[in-house]
Amino acid sequence: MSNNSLIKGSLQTIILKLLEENEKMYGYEITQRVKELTGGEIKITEGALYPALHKLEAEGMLTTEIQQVDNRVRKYYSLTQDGQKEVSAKMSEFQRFVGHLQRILDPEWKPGLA
Amino acid sequence: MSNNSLIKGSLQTIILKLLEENEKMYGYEITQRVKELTGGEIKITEGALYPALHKLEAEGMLTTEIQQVDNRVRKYYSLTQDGQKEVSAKMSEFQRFVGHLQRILDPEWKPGLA
DNA sequence: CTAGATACATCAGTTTCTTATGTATGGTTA
DNA sequence: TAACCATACATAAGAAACTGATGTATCTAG
Repeated sequence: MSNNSLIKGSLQTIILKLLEENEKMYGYEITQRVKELTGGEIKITEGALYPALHKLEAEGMLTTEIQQVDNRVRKYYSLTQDGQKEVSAKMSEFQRFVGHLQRILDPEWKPGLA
Repeated sequence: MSNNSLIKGSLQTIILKLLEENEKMYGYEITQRVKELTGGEIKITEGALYPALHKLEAEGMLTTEIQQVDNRVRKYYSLTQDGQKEVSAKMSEFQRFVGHLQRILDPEWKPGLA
C-alpha cells in the first residue's frame, strides 16, 4: 500500500470499513477515497487491492455487481451479512491492537488521551 | 507475533523502542516484556524475533554483547547511534500512520481524543 | 525422568505486499 | 495526431515478514 510498510495487515480492515460506510464501492474508488482521506500519504496499489478484494469475495465477505458507466466497466463491491459481522470483529481487533501497541511504544499513553 | 496478524510491520519499531527505554536487553527478555505489557495478548514468536534482531544488527542499528549468566549464554542488544536516530524516525512514522488509519477507520476520530 | 522455563537459532511454507506489465476507454495538450 | 494522463479492471514475479516446527543446551520442579 503506502511507502512505509507499517501495518501490513490492515488492508482488509480498510476495505471492509469503507464498505460499511458506503453501501457499495468499486476498486478504483477505494484507492481514491483512501488517498483523499489521508492527504495522499497512504496509497493503495492496485497489485495489493484487487487480490485483496478477490480474496474477500471468495471468503464470502463481499458480493459484486458489474455496471457500465460511460462505456467503462465498473465492478461494485458490497458487504454480505458475513462481511458485516467481520467488520465489527476486525474493528474491535484493530482498536485493541492499537491500544496494546501504544502501551508498548508510549509508556505515558493512557486510553482516553491522544 | 500474536495471533491476529494486524500490523505486521511493527516488530522492528517495538524492538527499537524497548531498547531506547532499557539500554540493553536480550531476545528472550523482549518476548517476555511484550507479553507482560499487553497482558499476554501480543506474543512475539522466536521465529520472528531472532531474524528481526539479526537484521537490525546487520543494518547497524544494534550492537551485541554476549554474557554468561548461570552457565547460560545471553546475547544483549543495545542501540547504536544510527539506531537511536532510527527510533525517533520510526516512532513519528508510526504515530502519523495510526493517525491516518484512525481517519479512515473512525470518521468521528479527531486527534486529541481517543 | 519428564516437563516446563530459560535462551539461543534455523528453516520450510504462507501471506501480503511492491513493482511491472497488460488491456481498454476517453480527455487533454503540444 | 501522437503522447500522455486519468479512469478501470487484472495478473504475475519477486521480496519481505511472518507462523509453526524443529533443534540444541541448561536448570528447576514434581
